[in-house]
Amino acid sequence: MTQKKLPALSPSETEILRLVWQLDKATVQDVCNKLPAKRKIAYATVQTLLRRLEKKGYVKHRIRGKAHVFFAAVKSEHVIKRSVGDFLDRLFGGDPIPLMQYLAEHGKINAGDIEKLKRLAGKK
Amino acid sequence: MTQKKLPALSPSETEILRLVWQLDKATVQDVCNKLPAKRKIAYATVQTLLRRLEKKGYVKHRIRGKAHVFFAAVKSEHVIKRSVGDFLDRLFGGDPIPLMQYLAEHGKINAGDIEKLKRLAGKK
DNA sequence: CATAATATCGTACATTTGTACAAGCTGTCA
DNA sequence: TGACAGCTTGTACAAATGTACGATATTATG
Repeated sequence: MTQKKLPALSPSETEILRLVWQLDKATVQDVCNKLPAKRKIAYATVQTLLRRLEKKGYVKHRIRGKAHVFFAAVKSEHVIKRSVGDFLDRLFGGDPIPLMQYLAEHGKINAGDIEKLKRLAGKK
Repeated sequence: MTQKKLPALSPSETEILRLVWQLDKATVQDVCNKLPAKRKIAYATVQTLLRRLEKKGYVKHRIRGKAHVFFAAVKSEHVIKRSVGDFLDRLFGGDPIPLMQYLAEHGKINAGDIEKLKRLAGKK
C-alpha cells in the first residue's frame, strides 16, 4: 500500500503535525496548548500551519460546532521515514551509524535502552 | 569552550557543509564532484551556498591560484549537536528513544553495531 | 603577449516559510 | 432574538531558500 508522494514539510509544519499525531484529534486551540513552553507561536500562526498541512494533504478536518477538528491523514511512520531519511542524507550522507553513535554518546541513552534496541534489531 | 551562536543552517547549506567536512579542504569544483549523483545542483548554486556558509561563519576560505579553497570553521560535533537536537524536537518532541527505535528497526543496524553502541553508552 | 579557459562576484528572482492582522461567520446565552 | 465570544478565512508581508545568469577577473597556453 504505497503512499502518494506528498509535498515536503517545513520544519514548523513538522512540529505541528507531530502535535496533531500526539493529540489524535485537535483544534487549533488544542495544538496551541500543547506547544512546548519554549516555543510559543500565535494562534493565527498555528492556524496557517494547519491550513497548509491540510492543503498539502497531511491532515484533514471535520467540523464540530464552530470549531475545526484536525486529524492526521497520513501515518506518522511514513513521515518519519522520509524525515529521518532526508535528515540522514543531509547531515551524514545517509549513513545511520554516526547518528546512532551520537545518540549513544550524548543522547541520554542507557544500557537498558540499548538492550531493548538490540532485541528490536534482532527481530527484523 | 562554548561556541558562539551561529545562524541557523538551511537544509541545503547543511548538505554542502557536510561535504566540506568530508573533503577537509575543497574548491567549489570539489564539492560539486562530491555531490551524490541523485542530487546534482549547478556549480553556481554550490558557490552561492558556500558563500552563504562563509557569511554565516561556518566556513572560511583561502586562495590557491585562482581558486578558493574552502574549509570548515566550526567543528562538526557542534553542528551535529544542534541539528540533531532540533530534529529531535521537531519530530519527536525531543525524545531520542523513538528515533533510536526507528533506526534499529528500519535503519540497517545489526547486532554488532549495537554492541559497539552499548560500549559507547556505557563509557559515558 | 593575446586568448581561451576557468573562477568568482554581484545580482536576481520565484518560492517557501514564518508570522499575523482584520473582517466575517456561527453557535450560545441572557 | 440580539449581542458576544470564539473561530475561520482571506490576505499580507518580510525574510529565508533554492537556483542561476551575466559580467568580471585570473591563470595557463600557444
